[in-house]
Amino acid sequence: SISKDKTTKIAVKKYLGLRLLRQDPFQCFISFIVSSNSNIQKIKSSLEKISVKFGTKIRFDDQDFNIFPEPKKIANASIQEIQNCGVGYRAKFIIDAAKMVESRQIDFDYLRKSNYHNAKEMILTVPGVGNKVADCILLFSLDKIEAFPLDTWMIRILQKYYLEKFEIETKSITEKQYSILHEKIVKHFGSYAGYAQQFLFKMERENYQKKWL
DNA sequence: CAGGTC
DNA sequence: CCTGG
Repeated sequence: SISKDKTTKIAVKKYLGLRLLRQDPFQCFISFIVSSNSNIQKIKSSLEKISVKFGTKIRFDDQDFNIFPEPKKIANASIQEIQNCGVGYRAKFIIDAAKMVESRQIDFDYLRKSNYHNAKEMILTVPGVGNKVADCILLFSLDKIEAFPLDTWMIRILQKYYLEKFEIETKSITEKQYSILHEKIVKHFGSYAGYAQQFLFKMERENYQKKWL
């Protein structure tokens, strides 16, 4: 149902079978706070360090892994300990976010049952979580398929293929522009807009042939 | 500068 | 504004 135009038709046909993950909400929540204004390599390294330092070690298939820590582990950590994981100024955001989960101020079971707008409004109250990070959490762990994360890549893609439809003039967008743009996007792609985001993103990243994960 | 946010 | 590639 997202194949509303030539671009998405091509992308869907090319990557038929592409899926959205349903990640663990807490891990997703912290991971995307870590991701803000950063890059894949650094995000990976930070999350690995957090898991090694605070997570439970397990052995599977003759290999060692570190489970992503429970909220309590991060909530009780010191800023310095989290900062040592390479997250910089995000350390305080990460700890406070974990505390909000601990205190049920952020309740993922409730958010999963809630609609997109209510869930987003609630999750935006967390310091360190803005529009883009919120939409990632909603789309990748809380089944909010109409979420359409707008990062710099998506803005570029929309400017490239949908210039006349969405009329984006700037490289970065303000909070107001974000919500206005999201309305237009849902109007165009429908309530499964998040899938359109995945297909378009996948296609463009592959075109650029950049190292990815 | 990098898959933003305050 | 932290930090690493």
